[in-house]
Amino acid sequence: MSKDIPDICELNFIHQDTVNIVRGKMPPEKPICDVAELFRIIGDTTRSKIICALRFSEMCVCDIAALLNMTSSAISHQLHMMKVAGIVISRRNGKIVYYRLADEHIEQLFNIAFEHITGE
Amino acid sequence: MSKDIPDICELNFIHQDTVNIVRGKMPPEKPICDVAELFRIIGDTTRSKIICALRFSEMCVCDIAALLNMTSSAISHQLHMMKVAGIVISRRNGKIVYYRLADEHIEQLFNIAFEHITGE
DNA sequence: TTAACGATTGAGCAAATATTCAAATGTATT
DNA sequence: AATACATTTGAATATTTGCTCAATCGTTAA
Repeated sequence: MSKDIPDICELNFIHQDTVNIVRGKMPPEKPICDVAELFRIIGDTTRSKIICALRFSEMCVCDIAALLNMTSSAISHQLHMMKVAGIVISRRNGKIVYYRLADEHIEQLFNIAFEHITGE
Repeated sequence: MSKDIPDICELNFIHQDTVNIVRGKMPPEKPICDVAELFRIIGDTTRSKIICALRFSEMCVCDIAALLNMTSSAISHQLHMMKVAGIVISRRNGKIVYYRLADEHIEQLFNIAFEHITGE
């Protein structure tokens, strides 16, 4: 019989008690992953620019494309991703689709982030 | 003589005035990219878990590795990235390096993000 | 000095991602 | 019906990225 292969988590425990306490307080896996996904989506230069623009006015796809000097296709891809993630919502008026921020949480996140990078 | 190749930004203007107004209000490129970079870094499952853990206690590399069932190398890589970004800070005590969150902005970001995904 | 060990670092690989390109929708106008 | 046009969609590509592995660094204790 071979010896049991040790779990990776048993190899190097320095503060077993701290690990156990924190493990007990940690949120479940799912909400942490959802939060990470939210940050991942707004954590892109193009999408951050789109969000910054939508803070001032709802805009249609080609206006955002013109503002950022990019193709409508690229913008549409990013807007779709943000819509699925619940970051933006859209309304159609004829041929034109207008996008705006879904709720005030997104603005709050950017306000805090700007504070962070400017050092308060 | 061939005709001028039109700029991409001149192709499809629907609301020229809106674009101009928003362009005038938009923050400069640099801070937007910095904010996007901050979100990009916390927008990863592993790094979000690390941050969630550090909300409850400062921890050393191998304790975080044990908590998340990952290698110390992987955790150290992520901590380095977060340290450069000003998200965590560290102190050394002998062989052990303890990490903690750099400031309260990071916690605020996560609080708001959790609100967002739970719908208030 | 040597050994032990927590932490760091760099190279390399597999997986994820943003944009481009081409084609297809959906709506309004002629 | 047919055209025009804003938008969407899917596939393909180039780039980015997270982890592993191995080697090294920094500190402590024998």
